[in-house]
Amino acid sequence: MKTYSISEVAKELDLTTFTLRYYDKEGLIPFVERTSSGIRLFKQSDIEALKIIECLKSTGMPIKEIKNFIDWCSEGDASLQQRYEMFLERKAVVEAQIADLRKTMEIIDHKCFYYKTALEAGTENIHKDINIGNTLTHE
Amino acid sequence: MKTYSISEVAKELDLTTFTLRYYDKEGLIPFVERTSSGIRLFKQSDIEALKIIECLKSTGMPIKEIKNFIDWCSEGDASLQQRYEMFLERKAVVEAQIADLRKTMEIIDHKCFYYKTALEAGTENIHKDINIGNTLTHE
DNA sequence: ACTTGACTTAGAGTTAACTATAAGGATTAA
DNA sequence: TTAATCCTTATAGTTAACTCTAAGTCAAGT
Repeated sequence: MKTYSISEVAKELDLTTFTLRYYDKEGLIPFVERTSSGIRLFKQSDIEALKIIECLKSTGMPIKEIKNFIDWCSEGDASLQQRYEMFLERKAVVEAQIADLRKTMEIIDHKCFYYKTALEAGTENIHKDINIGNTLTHE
Repeated sequence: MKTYSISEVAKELDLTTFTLRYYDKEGLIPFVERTSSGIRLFKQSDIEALKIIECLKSTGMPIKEIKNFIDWCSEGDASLQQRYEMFLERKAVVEAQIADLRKTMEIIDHKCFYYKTALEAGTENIHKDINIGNTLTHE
C-alpha cells in the first residue's frame, strides 16, 4: 500500500509539517503508523481523515472537540449515536453560518449600491438629499 | 437628539464597554461625541455605524482595515472610489465564504447519511461491506 | 452625602491554533 | 558519503481581538 511522508501530506493539504506534528501531539491522528525507526507513514485513508478534520475545523470546531470525535471513532460502533449527533449539530452550525453570511451579504449589497450611485453622482450627498427632501416620511 | 451611554450601546449590540472603549482607542469610532466632562454620547447614527463595523468584522476583516475604511469616511467624497472597491472586495470574500461553507455542508451531509444508515444497521461495517463486496470496481 | 456609572492610563492576562527554534540523533536516497 | 529528510523533547514566540484589573478622578441623580 502506498504511503506518504509528512512533508508530502503537508504539501497536499496545504499545511506545514509543524501543524501535522501538532495535530499528532493533540491526538487528532493516532491512526498514522510508523516505520520501525519512528517515521510516520501516511496512508491514503489517513489523508482522507485529515480532510474530514479540516472540514470540521472550517466549521469553527475547536481541536479539542475534534479530538473527542477521533476518540469516538476508535471506540467503534458503541459511539455511532454520538458521532451522528455531532454531525447533525455541525450541520445546524453551518446552516446558521450561511444564514448569517446571507444577512451580511445583504448589508454589503446595500453598501455597494450606495457607493455605486454616489460615485455616479460624484458625491455622497445624493443619499442625504433623498432624506432631506423626503417630506412624507420625515426620515 | 437622543443619545445613549456606553453601557446602553454595549447592551444593545451585545458587546462590552471594554470592547467599545477598545474600538475607540483603535480609531473605529472617532465620530462619537463627548460631554464637556468627557463622557461618550452615542447617537443613533453611531450605533448604525457600529453595526456596519460588526458586519465587516463578521466577514473576517481585521480591525486595522476597518479603521482604514473609517478614515476614508472622514475624508468625504474623495474616497468614494476606495470605499466602493472595498465593499466590492468584501462582497467577493463573502461569496467565497458561502461557497466554502456549501462544500463543507456537502461533506457533512454525507457524514450524516453515513452515520444514519450505520445506526439503522447497528454497525459501521455496512459501509465497509459495500466496498468488500464490490468485485466490479475493486475499491 | 452617597451610590452609580462614567472617565483615564497603563499594563497584564486570555485564548486558540499554530509557528518556530534549538539541540541532538537517526535514516534514507543519490 | 553526503545531503536531505525524518525524528524527538522542550520551550518560546506570534497573532488578533479582546478582557480585565488597578488606581484614581469626576459628575450626575436621589
